[in-house]
Amino acid sequence: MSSEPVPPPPWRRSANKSARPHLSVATIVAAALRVMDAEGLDAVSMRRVAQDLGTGAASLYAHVRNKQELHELILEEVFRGLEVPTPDPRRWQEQLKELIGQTTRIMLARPGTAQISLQTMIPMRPGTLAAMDATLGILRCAGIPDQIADYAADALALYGTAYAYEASLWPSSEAGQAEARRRITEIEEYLSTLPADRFPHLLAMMRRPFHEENGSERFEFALDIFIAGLAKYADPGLTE
Amino acid sequence: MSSEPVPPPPWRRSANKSARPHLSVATIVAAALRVMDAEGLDAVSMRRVAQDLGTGAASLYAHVRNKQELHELILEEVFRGLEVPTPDPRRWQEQLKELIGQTTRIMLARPGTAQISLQTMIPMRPGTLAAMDATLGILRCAGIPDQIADYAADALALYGTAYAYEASLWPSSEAGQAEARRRITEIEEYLSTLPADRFPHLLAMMRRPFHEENGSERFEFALDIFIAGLAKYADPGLTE
DNA sequence: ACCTGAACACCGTTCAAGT
DNA sequence: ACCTGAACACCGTTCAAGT
Repeated sequence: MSSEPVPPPPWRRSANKSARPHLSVATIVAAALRVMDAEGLDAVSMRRVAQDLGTGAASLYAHVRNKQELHELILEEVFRGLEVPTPDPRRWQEQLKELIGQTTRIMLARPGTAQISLQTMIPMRPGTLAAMDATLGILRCAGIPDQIADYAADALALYGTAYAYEASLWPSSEAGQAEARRRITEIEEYLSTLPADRFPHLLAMMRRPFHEENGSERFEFALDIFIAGLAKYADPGLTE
Repeated sequence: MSSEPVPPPPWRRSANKSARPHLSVATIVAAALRVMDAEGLDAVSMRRVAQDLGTGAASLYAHVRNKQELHELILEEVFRGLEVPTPDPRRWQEQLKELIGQTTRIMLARPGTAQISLQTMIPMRPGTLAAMDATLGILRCAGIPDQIADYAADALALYGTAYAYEASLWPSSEAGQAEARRRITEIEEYLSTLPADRFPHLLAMMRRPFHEENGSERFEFALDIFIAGLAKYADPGLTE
């Protein structure tokens, strides 16, 4: 009457193996993306991802340095879909707008990636480097001096990322959106309570329909303004 | 031979009371700011702040709804120091630059506040509302139409905040900075390993001294470009 | 080389109980 | 009304032990 646990028969063992493939960076990133898409970036913890793979958190550390690296690998995976144009100096403004717009759309489509991008001080992987290289390419091709191109590419990437991050904070659930609208009403009531000269301009703005514009109007406007300001550094000989 | 614990004598009790004043929103926020300045925003947890006040985390919930609200109260406290100008239409560009610069400097001086600001989707407290109202004031005073002023104020605040956030990621410890430099060298080596046509523009940029500019040059440049692009919406009759 | 369970030192928030 | 300890359901990361 031994009380030792019965070991599983060998065919069970191999069945398990084929049902859940070996851990690898690829399977881990895939699981992390699944978790992020379903439950948001906050849920992409080492423990939660490991759970999705039927193992413990410690097992992931053989393939990934830490959580920050796992998040960066998600960003890289998402940016693989980026399509970069061949620079045409006469169309630099449209190309720039389209490229920054595309990176922003990619991040908006996967809420969570904008936050990773913002947290990743130094981009170190091909996907994100490709986006930066392409932006620089368009600017330099238009004859914009390197120093200016460098600063402009940095500012454009930062603004696009911050815009996507802010947009991705907007709750996706019906309940969350109702709560957000409630908070906006709350502050409108608060503003109209105050003496009229406390925040006169916010008050004046409130009389226009609040937050009613088309989703990307804000973003496009800011981009247009910045590109207009940038245009004076382009070389008219190249851009006609 | 009783084993009951001896109660503290009454004068000890009152000595304790004066040494650690009653909890209040003000004392909690002050403690939170102390923790943030000393150990960064990540350390500003309910438990850590409560510990600093000699109590348990649960006690804070009588004064503060949750951690997010505590963070917002830190932001509010920090923005109390903001000085807003009286708009002068002929100096709107300088005033705008100075105001956005000031908000950004405030956030840079207290690493952690930029992250809170970015996470606080809807600003709901006097300090942050004052900054937005002042920005709108300068723009409207220059004759910029309300819709444009709204978008521009939004973009300027977002860029300033994102810039401060990115800057605040830069490690403050000597060891952290060395590590960051090591990572930059790593990616430079990686780039020069690749075929020259993979990231040609990043490679070209690398030959210029990397990250060597004055701290706020990038920021000022982006602001100037945006304001230049904005200028065409100002009313020349007002701004001369 | 790869994987594991257990442990360590943390989280935010709730709740019944006390004053 | 305010405060408390304990509990619940989580974290990231390390490490000795297994295969």
